[in-house]
Amino acid sequence: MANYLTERSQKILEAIIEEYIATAQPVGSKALTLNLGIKLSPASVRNVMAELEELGYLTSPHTSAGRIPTEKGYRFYVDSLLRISDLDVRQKDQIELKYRQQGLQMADMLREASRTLSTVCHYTGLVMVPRLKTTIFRHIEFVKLSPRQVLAVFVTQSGLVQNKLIDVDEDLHPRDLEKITNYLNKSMTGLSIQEVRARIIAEMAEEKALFDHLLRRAFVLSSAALVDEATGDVIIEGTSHFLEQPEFADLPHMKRIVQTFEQKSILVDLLDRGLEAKGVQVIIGSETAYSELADCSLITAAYSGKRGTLGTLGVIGPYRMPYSTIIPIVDYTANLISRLLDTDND
Amino acid sequence: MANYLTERSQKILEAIIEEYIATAQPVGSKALTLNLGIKLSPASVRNVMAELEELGYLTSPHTSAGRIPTEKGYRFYVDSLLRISDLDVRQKDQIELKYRQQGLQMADMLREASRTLSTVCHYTGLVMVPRLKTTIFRHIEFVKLSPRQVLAVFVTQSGLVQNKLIDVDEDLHPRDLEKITNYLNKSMTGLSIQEVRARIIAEMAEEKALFDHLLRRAFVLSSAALVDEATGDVIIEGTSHFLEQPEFADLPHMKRIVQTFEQKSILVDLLDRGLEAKGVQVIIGSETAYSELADCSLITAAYSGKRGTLGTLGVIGPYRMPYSTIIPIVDYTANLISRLLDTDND
DNA sequence: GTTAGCACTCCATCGTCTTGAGTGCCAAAA
DNA sequence: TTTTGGCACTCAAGACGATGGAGTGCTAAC
Repeated sequence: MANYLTERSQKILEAIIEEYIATAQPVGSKALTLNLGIKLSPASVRNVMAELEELGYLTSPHTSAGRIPTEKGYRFYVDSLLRISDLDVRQKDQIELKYRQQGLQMADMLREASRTLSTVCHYTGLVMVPRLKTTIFRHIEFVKLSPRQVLAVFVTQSGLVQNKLIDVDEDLHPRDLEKITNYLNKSMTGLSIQEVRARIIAEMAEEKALFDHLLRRAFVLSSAALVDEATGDVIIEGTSHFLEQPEFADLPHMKRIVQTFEQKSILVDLLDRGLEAKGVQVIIGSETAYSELADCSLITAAYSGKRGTLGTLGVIGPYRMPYSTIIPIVDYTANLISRLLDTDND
Repeated sequence: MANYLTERSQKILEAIIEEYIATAQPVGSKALTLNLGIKLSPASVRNVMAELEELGYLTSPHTSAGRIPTEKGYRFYVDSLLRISDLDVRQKDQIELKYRQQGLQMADMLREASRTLSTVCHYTGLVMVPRLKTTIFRHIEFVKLSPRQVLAVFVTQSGLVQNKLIDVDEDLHPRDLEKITNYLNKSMTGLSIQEVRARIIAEMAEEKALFDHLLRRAFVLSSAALVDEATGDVIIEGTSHFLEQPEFADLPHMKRIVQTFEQKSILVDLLDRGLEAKGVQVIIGSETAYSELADCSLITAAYSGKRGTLGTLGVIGPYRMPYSTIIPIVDYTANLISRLLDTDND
């Protein structure tokens, strides 16, 4: 037996996968020859199916059922068989419409992206919020909340607002805080956070000699404010779509998945993987390396601002998923968000 | 037949409800006399049960099953029978522990509250974020994002950060923005938002005469920044607990509920109802007035800061719920949050 | 290499039967 | 008058078995 697939085998594999994606039912040889474009007898198809099963692309739940794709089958399908169609204009409009409203700031936009992905794809939408370190410094502000607590409010170039509570060990005068604020805003605006951090460290070293107490505190404060939280944040929308999937009908299973979402950390990890990749990434089942998501697939794409990649967004669903329609949607959304972040706020 | 309940009837009703809450199974007359503290024969109990059914406190799924409480039954139970025990020390500790960490700002604290409610109660936790209008002005900042866009960042007394994108029709110079910022911070700090708004309107009227262009813009900007979004925000944690409830085993039903959560608006409405109320509120089933939540109960309590009620928090679950343990937890959490908001940040 | 035919497998479905928990009612007991 | 034991009745749930049908693998013919 050949260990590569003839064109005919590929055609049949493709037909099976697409039929299974559409119906969630095991596909039999007869159905293939009748409704789908296979011009062979059921017997011949059966031979090919047996071969595909041997090679690990298909499996059958029991002897008298049809075949269903394995993970390997999906992977081959996504890598080799899938023809990604362009998004039709209507869908583009549907997506773009959501961002038309005025006065959408970045956080709202990302949430909207997640929601739109979810409703358009009928799966769960995911958007990773940009990490602090990938953003550009625009403005910082220190607000004194109590004698020992200062709230740092930090605005990035793209209008994302992050804030952080800082415990201080001396009672700073509001006037001093103002001075610090002014100094930082004057000298740091437009730099990336990494540059800002580097600069702070450099100037602090220098500062040792000069010993300007106030300036010193400015640096301490701002470096505290700009510490990157290790854990990124994910915006999840449309968890309820999972409840539509027949493969997750049993509650304990379902529950494990929803809990995984609530924890977020696993999703952060998975989305992080798409950060360096170009274009759309597909992670199928066990490729996630998390048993909780063994029968889920993620489709992700990175979005970027003026200065490179900011984060990733995508969709998660069962691994029986209409990849050919979802992939372009995710791709288009990522590009759209990138475009919006680029033209806005300059 | 009496239309009030004898003490014996009440005892039996109570026993049935508590048994049903514990097991989710219809309760029969035999079980009551055997395991629970009813010292009567099954036959007598049956008489009472028939009576309770006639009065609308109980119902039976079919003739040969036991009885289950109706909504009216639960309502009577909550109003008249329930003895709310104090929270035991261990649980208090378990809750309080979560807030021990340093540097928790308000938003984090509210999220933590929702999460803790969820894990301690094994239901879904809800926390309503304070409305802008109930908070006290501490600091405002305008950051120019583009020639026509200004980001207003607004910090409340308790350290909650809200931000809003404002479209402006003239290109403001950063120096002007700074002046505006300074002016507002000097004159408005410590006032409630309502006072701030009143003051702005008053000064704007006066301003017409004086016509200081800059000041005028300050007022326009800040009133735009302080417009209260009509829709409050709710922090929902632990949706997955819903999947544990046997009464929501069928997926379409479950899905409707989860979708209701995702929409949030209904939850906002329900939580709003608890704003003026003192102490813990229980909303059972159809009392929610939303058919989607016809078999859910909410237990809510208001939390407050230095100057009155800020918002509400609570728990939502099936209406078969151990009210006697949940109510004190919600109560305690609301008080705890109030205390933390009060002593912090002064 | 392809196809028709055929025996075989096994799940899903349906009706039947049984079981048992629980009820309502009545008459006897307290 | 209230309580209780007894008894016939009801009905869901589970077990069992038969049936049907979709699908397979294999073999022999085309």
